[in-house]
Amino acid sequence: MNLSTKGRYGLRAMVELALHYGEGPILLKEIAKRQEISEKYLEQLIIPLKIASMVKSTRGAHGGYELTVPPEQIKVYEVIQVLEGSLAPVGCIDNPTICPRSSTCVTRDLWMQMKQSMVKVLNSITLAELAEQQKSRQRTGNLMYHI
Amino acid sequence: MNLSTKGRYGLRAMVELALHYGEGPILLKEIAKRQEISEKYLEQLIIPLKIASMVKSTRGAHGGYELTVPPEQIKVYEVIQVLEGSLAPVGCIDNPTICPRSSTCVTRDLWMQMKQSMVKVLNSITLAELAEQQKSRQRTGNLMYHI
DNA sequence: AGAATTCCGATAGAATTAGTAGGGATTAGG
DNA sequence: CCTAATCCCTACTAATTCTATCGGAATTCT
Repeated sequence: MNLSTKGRYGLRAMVELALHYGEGPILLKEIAKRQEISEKYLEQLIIPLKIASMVKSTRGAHGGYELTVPPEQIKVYEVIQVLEGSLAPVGCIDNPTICPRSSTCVTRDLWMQMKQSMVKVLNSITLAELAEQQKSRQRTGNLMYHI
Repeated sequence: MNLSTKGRYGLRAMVELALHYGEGPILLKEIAKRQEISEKYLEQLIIPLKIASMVKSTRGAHGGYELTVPPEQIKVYEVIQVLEGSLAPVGCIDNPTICPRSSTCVTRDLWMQMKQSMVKVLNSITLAELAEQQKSRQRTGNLMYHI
């Protein structure tokens, strides 16, 4: 039951983009550095986000990436779905025909509930809220440091 | 975010044991057959359940497996935990020291909420309830069949 | 032209998954 | 005591997924 680095790194990159929304394109290099992710790897992770039109890119010098819509309008669930695919813990949730037991399987009901509960959590928060939390923690961190 | 066959098959085997609780040892071969799981594979899956003292075995002829406590007392979460380990979607939930960002990472909070919501679902149901559901479905199935 | 970036395709080592195979140990029943 | 049935134990392995790395092509700004 592990989230892969795609989802984890990808979401962190999106938070970074949310933090700088409205400032024009942000360098992938910068995101990678601030979030301690391999730049080359991040290059790949961002592709599905582009395809899903959640971010747009500017090529060439002074290029970079930015969100296509305000972070208030992006639920974390959407990001995770793009990066990880469905949160269904078993295949028969999204595609019942792969298992002949689907219609009568009692454990399947449970996995469905699990999926729904995860979706609910990730749907309850937006990128903007995550970014806001991070800003607030950075302030606290700096404050603590100075004391 | 996939549950492995360990958790899926193992839980199904436990439901089967719950259905026959009090009838003495049940053959692994029977469980495997009814749940359509390779017997040899199931042999391995049941080991951790034995170690956790959720099932006990009787060796030799007329041997088999049975639950050590009534299915009413076994929450599905306990079974899954034994079979799959923690439901934490990322390692830093159970072991914050593996990532230096743990104390300030905003996404970590989210993964923790995800874990908690999954645990809540699986803690809300016992093996007895699952078994009861299955019995009821089998009845319905048979009924439908005769019409 | 030259530097900075994103974009693209290939490759690859490591880990995990999902089993299979073969035989050893133990027990019930005849 | 013999035999069949059953759980127990240890290896092995093929396939898949994960987690990247590498090299260079295409594009854009100055």
